[in-house]
Amino acid sequence: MPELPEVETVRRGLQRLVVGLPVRSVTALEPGGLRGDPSPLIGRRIAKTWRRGKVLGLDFEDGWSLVAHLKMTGQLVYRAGPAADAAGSAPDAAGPAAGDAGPAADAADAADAAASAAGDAAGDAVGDIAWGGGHPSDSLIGPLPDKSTRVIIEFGRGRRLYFNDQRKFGWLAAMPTIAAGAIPLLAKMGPEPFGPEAWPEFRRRARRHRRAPIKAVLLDQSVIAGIGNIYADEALWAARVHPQTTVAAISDRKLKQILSAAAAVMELSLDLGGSTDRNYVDAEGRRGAYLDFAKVFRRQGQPCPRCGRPIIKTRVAGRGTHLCPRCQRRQTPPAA
DNA sequence: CACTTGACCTGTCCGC
DNA sequence: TGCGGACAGGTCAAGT
Repeated sequence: MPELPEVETVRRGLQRLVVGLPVRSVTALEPGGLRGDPSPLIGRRIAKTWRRGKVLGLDFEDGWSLVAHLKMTGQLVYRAGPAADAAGSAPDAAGPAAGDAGPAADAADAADAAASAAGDAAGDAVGDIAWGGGHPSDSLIGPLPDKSTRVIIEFGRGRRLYFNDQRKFGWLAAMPTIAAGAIPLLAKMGPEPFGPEAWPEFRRRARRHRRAPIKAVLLDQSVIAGIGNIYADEALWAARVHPQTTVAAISDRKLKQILSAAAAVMELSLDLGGSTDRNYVDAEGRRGAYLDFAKVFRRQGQPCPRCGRPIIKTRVAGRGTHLCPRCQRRQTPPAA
């Protein structure tokens, strides 16, 4: 479930790996995964990457862009290996031929992935690179394309970027760069949660929803950018606020605390690599540091790290919600 | 307009 | 062991 830290981690990886590369082809394996006409991207180089909330963008030369939303199960995986399209390539290991998209011999196994994730993306020599970010699943490390693969972007000499999305909620969209800002989600997007300048705008936007539960407001991208279910629960636990509390019942002081907590937990997650990437590959080849930072998310039944009372799972704003029933009361306790 | 609910989709897990 | 169903959750559309 890529949220802001995961998407930022993906962006940083792409910044390192694909900026400067000219696109040779863009192939949608099934309709729906790719919006817009990708043909203007062909032959153009990726000039820069950006992120706004959970939305990711690749800006190409001459004012073209590829915008991406990974939603819950999307991932972007970059592979550079013995090029199937490089004439007379060395004898390859003929891995399991998964898929129909030609001779895909760039399947790296988990060990290779971990070893080369450190990255040796040097100049002309295309070494083996296997990097992936987004939803943690075996598709990050297994042979590609696989059944979750929806779009393949080729850069030539065996370098490919795969857009995988098990549940098909995510999307890529090719468009003029100036059109990206007009995407409704981006046009309405609230402030990024980091830095002191986020607070006044967050307050203004949050206060418009007087009767809504604070959790629903945190999840609203037009109020504050980048927060999803995980970080909403974590921030409210850190600030000791019950997710069901209406905005009107929350003081400015507390509201500011919630924003700070959200920013802090997302920064922590970012430091841990966005809870995906090579962390996923590391520990026993699965689930590495994923969610290790979480104090309440998916920890129902476990003791609250602050008071020891078991974390409970309930439903707020139509979402699975985790909280400590002692630390997070519906009403502010009568002064401490 | 504020607020809530269902739909989208597929893999996984639970109970029978 | 198989099977139905609930659940996962970001965003949008449609509901009250």
